Amino acid sequence: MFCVVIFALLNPTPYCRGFRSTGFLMLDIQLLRSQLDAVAQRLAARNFSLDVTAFQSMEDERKQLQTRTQDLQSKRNSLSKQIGALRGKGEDVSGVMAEVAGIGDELKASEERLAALQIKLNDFLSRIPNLPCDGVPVGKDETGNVEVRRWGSPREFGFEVRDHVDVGAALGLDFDTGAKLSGARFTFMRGAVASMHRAIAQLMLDMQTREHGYTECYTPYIVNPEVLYGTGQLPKFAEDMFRVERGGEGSQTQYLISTSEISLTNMVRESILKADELPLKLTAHSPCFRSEAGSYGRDTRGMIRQHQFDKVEMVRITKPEDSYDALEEMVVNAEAVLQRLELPYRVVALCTGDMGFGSAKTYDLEVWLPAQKAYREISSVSNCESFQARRMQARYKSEAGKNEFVHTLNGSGLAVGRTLVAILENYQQADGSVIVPAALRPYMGGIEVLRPSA
RNA sequence: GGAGAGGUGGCAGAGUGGUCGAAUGUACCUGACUCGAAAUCAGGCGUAGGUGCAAGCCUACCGUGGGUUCGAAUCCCACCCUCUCCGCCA
Repeated sequence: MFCVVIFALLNPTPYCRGFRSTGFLMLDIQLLRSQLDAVAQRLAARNFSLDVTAFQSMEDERKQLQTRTQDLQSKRNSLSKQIGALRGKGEDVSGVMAEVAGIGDELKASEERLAALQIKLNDFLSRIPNLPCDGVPVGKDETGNVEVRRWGSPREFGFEVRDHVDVGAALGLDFDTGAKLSGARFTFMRGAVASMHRAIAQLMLDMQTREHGYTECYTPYIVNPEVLYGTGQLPKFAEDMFRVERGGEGSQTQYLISTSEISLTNMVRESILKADELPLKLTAHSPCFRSEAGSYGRDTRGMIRQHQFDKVEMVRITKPEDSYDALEEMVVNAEAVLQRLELPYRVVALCTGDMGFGSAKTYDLEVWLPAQKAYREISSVSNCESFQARRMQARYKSEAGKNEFVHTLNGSGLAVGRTLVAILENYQQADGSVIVPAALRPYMGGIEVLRPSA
């Protein structure tokens, strides 16, 4: 509804500019060629059925076409050189000219067929999700997720618990104005709630930078399509994005970021890093824009699921051998925020069927929402291994002097809007006021309680 | 928005149709000399793909995309980006 995908259809691989070969895929093409059935089997665990026959036939054709094309190119090159040499000596070239002319048509046709096939092959490959890491629980959907640990225990309320919509209404949380300006799933905040929203983001950013060693970043919120290709939003998930165009005509379509994972991770696209530059630990507070296509009717009440929300994001770029340690650390980095805010939560290992497109292993953090009597996602931390790095062409020069793909990880640390929701619900009092968590008070001029204004 | 300059290997910088994947300098690596280092000398040093057991051979890449040509870093067109000046603007 928001972002109908005509883009990918009209223009199969615009984000592939600069990459001519099949070498820039999501999965290692060599792996696919050599262990096709095994790969298909692992992908099946995440509900993706790989069309093995289609791939095989495209590969066979590619191989044959490429060999033939390069053969003809080689022939043309050597004949052309002969022409130059003969001309230099003032000799007759008409014989060679005739010979090379004979190659022309076939070469051109062959090149065109190969180019078309490469586009088709790339498009096919770019829609294949990452392979799940060994040890990820196998499961069809979220019911297959596995709880890893819990922290804190839900508070006992001596009164009827209200949800954040009701609690927030008197504190400046205004869905009507949001809807008036922009439609459903937009929120307008004023006063105490707006202030707390900012305080939450500040606290998170300060913790990630000062306590956990991340470098603070400020990034563009509008990015080019190839950037989204790099992190895996395109080509498959265009309908989840907001597209923007500049005033005036003829401008390239760009996209609003749906998470600053996109802009942070792509910082290293198309580059070869030095080994001693790694790991990179980046963080940013940014708005996120999501069309939420396909989620009609889900979480319609309140600000759980919004078209625009803020998030403090963590990204790490690591050497391959370090990425799984980094993943565990990032989960701890995210947990630290919930602990500081004294919000009960649990850590869940996502099963194969519930993981995101680019992830090899994901942990979700779920915060307790008393009004829903449920744990709800507030952070998601993923190791994408080399999946995004391949798409971005992000490499580093290893100690052995070889260029290898880096590993990329991302995680929310945390989602600001949902944290606000959790605070309003968990810290509410019978009189409609909300206690300000101690950790936020320095960011709110020392205020201890938010009281309904009218 | 207007006018101009420019985008070539890690960096600097040649190259305006024919052995140019690209001179030269510099950085880096290896070796020689040295007790060691510096200096000097010799050699090496881009990325990706195809093919082959391998040595190797082949193909593509000089901002991006297209065109002209037997042949393009070099000529033509479009676009992107950078810099300088003017205008506008938070």
